[in-house]
Amino acid sequence: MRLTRRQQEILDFIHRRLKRDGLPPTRAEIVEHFGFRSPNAAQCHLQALADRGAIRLLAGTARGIVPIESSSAEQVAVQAMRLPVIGRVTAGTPILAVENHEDELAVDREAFSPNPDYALKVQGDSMINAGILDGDLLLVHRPPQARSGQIVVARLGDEVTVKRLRRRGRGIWLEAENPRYKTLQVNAGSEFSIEGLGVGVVRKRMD
Amino acid sequence: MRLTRRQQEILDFIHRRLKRDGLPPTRAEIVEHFGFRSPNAAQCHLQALADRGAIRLLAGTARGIVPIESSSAEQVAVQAMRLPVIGRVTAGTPILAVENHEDELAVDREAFSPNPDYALKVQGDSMINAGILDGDLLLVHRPPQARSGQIVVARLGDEVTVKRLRRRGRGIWLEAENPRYKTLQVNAGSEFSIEGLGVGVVRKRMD
DNA sequence: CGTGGAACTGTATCAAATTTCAGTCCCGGT
DNA sequence: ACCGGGACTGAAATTTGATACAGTTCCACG
Repeated sequence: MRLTRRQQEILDFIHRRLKRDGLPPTRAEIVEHFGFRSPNAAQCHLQALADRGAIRLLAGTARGIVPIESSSAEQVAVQAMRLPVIGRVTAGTPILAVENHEDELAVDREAFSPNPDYALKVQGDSMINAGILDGDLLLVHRPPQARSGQIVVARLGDEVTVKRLRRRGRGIWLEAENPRYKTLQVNAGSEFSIEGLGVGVVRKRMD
Repeated sequence: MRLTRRQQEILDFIHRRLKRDGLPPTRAEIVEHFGFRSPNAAQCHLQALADRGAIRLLAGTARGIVPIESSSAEQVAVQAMRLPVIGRVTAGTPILAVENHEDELAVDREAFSPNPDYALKVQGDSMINAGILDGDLLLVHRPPQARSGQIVVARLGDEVTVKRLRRRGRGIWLEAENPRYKTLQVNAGSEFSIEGLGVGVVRKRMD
């Protein structure tokens, strides 16, 4: 079960406090930070986070909030790594082939979850309603465990595109986030693969 | 000043609990573990450890025991490019005031032009057509030389907002990039200032 | 011998923190 | 139109936890 936006904010806050103070926050501290007026607001969110498996709550324990490590996610020093930026993908080459590297981008991989492995320069406005514009860098996580509804980098024959993945039953669809583009269904037998999962966006210029 | 044998045992116990539970122990838990019969036994040891600089005690705070990293070569790695992340801006405070710092973000400042000075967590969807969504981090350059048509962080009284700046002749307008919001004109005499220029966007999660 | 520090016991008190109950409000889906 | 979930308000009960004060025991040291 996914977290709501608000729940994610609460979880982020818990992580920040843990990093800053070395202690999980109390309900009252959550209340203060978010401007709630009742400790129960915090309590409900924590309960929801616990129900969804994002944290463990120790009953009757002051500050008994223990975030659950989602995957490997060991926290070392924050490494700002240089990710390869992939622009045009030459037909017939693996996406990470050297000839596709166009640039490099220094980002904090740990700031994203799951951690990105490369950045893909998005061409076209087919994902405009997801807030992904032409020229944006989509940060991509490679091991492609993608669920329905997530934004993925997909390969169809020689074409590499960014789309929203939809699974229903046995079928797979690739949805654009722009009414001017049509959803395309992936038929079995077509040369199709999911190359990665979108985990973040970096836009280097505004206009 | 060196620690006594007993004090070292207490310190070790604190470390083990932190690793095992993710939380520092309470006085009562120390008492239980060592078989004391009075919470004051634990309290005295903690006070001694604090006096010797081995831990920091947060007064009046449940589990407020924070071991002090003696030296540990961890933090050496990065630096250089951590921008403060500003979330909710408390009314009446300068935007970069410490109480507004919510997090930090490691980015390559040089990748943006002009270089960003901080990141502002965008609230609301008023800039959705500019590809800036709720929760996005807007990278902001402080010296606010903004031309018409650029995206700026503006302050109107106590409110801090992200809008597109329009100058025409002597007039100044702040345009939302969302038809559901209306453009607002800045009248001379209103408490208005441009706090910075948007130079980039970082989105840390997709949904 | 006596003094002082370390290591406790025992008792209290009060603030910090958890937890529960009873609601309201809004929104999206059936 | 109704329902349920998410996101809260408000009040209150109860437990947890920190901390202060007054002692005791033991041992090392001058």
